[in-house]
Amino acid sequence: MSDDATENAGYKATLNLPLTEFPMRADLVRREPARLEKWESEDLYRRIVERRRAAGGETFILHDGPPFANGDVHMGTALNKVLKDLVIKSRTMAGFHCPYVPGWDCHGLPIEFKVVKESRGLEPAEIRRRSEDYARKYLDIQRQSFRRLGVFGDWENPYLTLAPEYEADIIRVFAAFVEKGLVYQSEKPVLWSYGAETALAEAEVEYEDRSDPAIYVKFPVVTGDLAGKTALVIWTTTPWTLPANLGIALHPQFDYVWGEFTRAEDGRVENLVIGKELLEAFTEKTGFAPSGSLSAVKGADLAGAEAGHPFLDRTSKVIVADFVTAETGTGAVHIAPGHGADDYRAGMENRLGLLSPVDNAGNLTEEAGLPDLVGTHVFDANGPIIRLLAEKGALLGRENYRHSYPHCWRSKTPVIFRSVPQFFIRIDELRQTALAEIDRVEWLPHWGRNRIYGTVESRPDWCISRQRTWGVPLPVFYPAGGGDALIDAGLARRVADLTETGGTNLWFEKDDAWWAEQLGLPAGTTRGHDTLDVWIDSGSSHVAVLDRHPELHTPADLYLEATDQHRGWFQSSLMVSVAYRGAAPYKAVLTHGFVVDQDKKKLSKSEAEKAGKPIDAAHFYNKYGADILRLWVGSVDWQNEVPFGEDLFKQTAEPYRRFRNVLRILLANLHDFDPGTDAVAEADFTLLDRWILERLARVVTECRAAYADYEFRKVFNVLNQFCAVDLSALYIDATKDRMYCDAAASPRRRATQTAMHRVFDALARLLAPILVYTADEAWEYAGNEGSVHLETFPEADPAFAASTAATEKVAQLQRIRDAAQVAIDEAIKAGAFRKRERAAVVLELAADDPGRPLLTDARDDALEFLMLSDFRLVTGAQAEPKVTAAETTDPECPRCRRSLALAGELCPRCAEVIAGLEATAS
RNA sequence: GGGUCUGUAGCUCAGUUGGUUAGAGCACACGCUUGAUAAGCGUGGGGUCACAGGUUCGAAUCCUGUCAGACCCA
Repeated sequence: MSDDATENAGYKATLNLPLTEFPMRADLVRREPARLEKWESEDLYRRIVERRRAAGGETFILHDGPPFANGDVHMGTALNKVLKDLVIKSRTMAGFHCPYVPGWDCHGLPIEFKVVKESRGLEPAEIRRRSEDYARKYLDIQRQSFRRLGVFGDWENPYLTLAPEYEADIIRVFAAFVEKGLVYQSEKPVLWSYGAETALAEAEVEYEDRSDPAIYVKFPVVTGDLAGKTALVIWTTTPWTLPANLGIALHPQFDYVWGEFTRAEDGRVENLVIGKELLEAFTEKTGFAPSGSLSAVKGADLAGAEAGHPFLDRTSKVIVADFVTAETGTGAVHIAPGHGADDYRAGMENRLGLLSPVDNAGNLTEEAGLPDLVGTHVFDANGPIIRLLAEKGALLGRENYRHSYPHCWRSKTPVIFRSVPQFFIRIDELRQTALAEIDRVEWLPHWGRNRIYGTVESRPDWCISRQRTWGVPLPVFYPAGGGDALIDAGLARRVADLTETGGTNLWFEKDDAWWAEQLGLPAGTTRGHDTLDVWIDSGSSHVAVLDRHPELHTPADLYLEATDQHRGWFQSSLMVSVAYRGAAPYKAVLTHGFVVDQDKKKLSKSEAEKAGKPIDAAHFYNKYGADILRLWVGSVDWQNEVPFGEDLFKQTAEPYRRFRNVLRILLANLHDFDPGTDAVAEADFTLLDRWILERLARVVTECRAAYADYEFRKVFNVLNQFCAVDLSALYIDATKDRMYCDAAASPRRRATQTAMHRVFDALARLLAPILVYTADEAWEYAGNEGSVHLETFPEADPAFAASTAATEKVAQLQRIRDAAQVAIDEAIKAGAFRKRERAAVVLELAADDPGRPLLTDARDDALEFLMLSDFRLVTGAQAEPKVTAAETTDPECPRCRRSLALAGELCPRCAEVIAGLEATAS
């Protein structure tokens, strides 16, 4: 080592260099679990809640929508749960008392489906036992993931829809429906999954493309003015529903034409009725072109006639209906009241009767009137039925038709409309109140209001019965010897009371005689075999959870789920609540988009796995850490679809490092600072300190407002900008000299430490809801007692919040600094010297340049900020500063490395510092 | 087909009630820094603000239409 180096190393020991144990490398994957364990052993969640309650904080209830206890936590679930946690934590730090009881939706087809697939032919009680085991296993797995993600809540006492008291409340909700006359039994078409052998709710259906035969079928008119003269033509994509055909619908206002048609290719001649607007399309598809003069007729004029069924010995009534369109087909619509909602309504209005010759498995029954096809699956029956039509001369044309078609979300099989006796809730009785309540709720984003309003406005009666085992029994009974179901609120309540202690397994394990005896029903009474739609389960949570739990209340302050819940939980909860208490169960509803692929394509689990793209939350928190995942959630625009991919995810690691490093350098610069004894008075702050405190006040105000509006992304942007631009690039950089080289207790250094201490404190608190682990870690290293999560958000310091004086001055200095930078860079590029601290510049400023006074009145401060050796001010004519740079002739102070006139070996400041040190040492 | 939403740099996003030359970060290139160092700082290239009209002295911003994508409904 040279003498110089030794000497410099000697001076280095006299500097106040940053010092901290807070590690630069986060090592989150290893450190987070340890901190989590500490929180849990301290029962941190309970302590936070207790503290807020003791402080009299206003209660804010975010009611957890129960995820399905099935499968691992994937990024979509994680997004939802972390968003909820961001709300809870930020509300808590804003002073609210926010108890959070998480829950799970445990019943339902997806679980039963998996259990039944594993082993066939199980007794109902056994299916239920295995389903419960399955649900409990997965809710445990999910619970571990949610905790690992840093989500705080009452994880020891979550609500489960399979808990006996929850089940009892579901049945009581049903009893309330009955009491209000809302429940009825009826046979009408429902969405039926033959794969899962159950009725389905709208929300349990997904649309897939499918190809079906579309056929044109002739129905000869047999009564009325046109009897024997012509035939109606219908178009259908479901030939298998023809055995259930009982009518043909025309639009009353449409014009129809009838007359002779000839097909050129085989010379076949038919006399047909076709909707006028659809004539061309009909000719194109079937080859039949008008070959004589056509007569016109209105749809309404044909009503009341009858047409012969093409292959069964009965007639089909011609009716009119407004839902007939001129878009596809022939303007004449085949009506099978048992196989469609419109068909059913039209059938009821016109007394057509109802046929539904299909069994649970989707096979045709004897009722179809086709002995050869009994037991044939409906989609396999299409071919034979088309052949039959051809044989009978009723088939006029056929094509393959691609369309999007509903499929069962579990078995993935196509859904059919089929009529079976089911139980329903009369929505018309609830609709007006529900719609009025929708407008009393705050919807975020606001367009959510229209989504749910439209759904509620148009939804048909709610089919609440399912032919399944894993669910809450629909508590109705049938008298001995058959007859109508006994739907009775009192009976249902007694079932609920028995369930409260024994669970609904009783329903499946005890026999009819036991139940009849328990309920005082006549011997021979049997119980129903349906279960309730699971949407009743989760839709009752405001009763079973919010009403029951003393810490919670109805209506909840917020429900927060993905946008698909407009037709799911938001709606089922609303309808149940309107029926039960005449009001909405929530004051506000926030919806977020789905997690989608990087190129905004739907992200399905199976496809992602195929492409080798992990979407399990565990993959990410085990590889990058929960705080990175949370920061990603915080940086995302939840209002729309949320694009996700590992690359996008990695991008958030960079801002994370910045936050961590800023916290670290602040800690390191504060290592010898005790706010109790070292903090300076307001008057001692330098311009730069005032500036950063003005900036901080704005940041605090903006972040508090953004948190209150759930705009986490804005919090992220504001804090990231603050750390990158204001702190890292400017404040921390420009104050290095005073921090490292001034005497430790100099007023200037202490002033900056005072400011840095405030910045650190505010930053850690503002980051805490997002970076739960990192903020708490930094908080601990700062020597604070207790977790940062027990604290509240900082308040904007009124002394700086209203002021912009320092901000305006620093903006002037920045403008000059930027101009100097460019000139210095050019000089360095030209080889004049190597580092900017060696630069001596000439600043040519206009006479009235607002930056001038700052340079002249506080020359040393300006030098410090500009990080130059020297500047000379000259007056120029142009508005923009003009700068020329050259190397200074001054020597470099061996201690502080500034270039300036030395007083002996050191610069005057350093000389004084050293003298001071020697004085205290001796 | 109807409804809602989205479209700013290669990527992720800011852009306040319309108002100078549209801003950050990442990535890239080139420098500085060994006293924030598996860090930090600077400079630079890169945008017809999806497209086309319109309102206005002035439009990324307001209006209309087109295109593309997403979701819901049919």
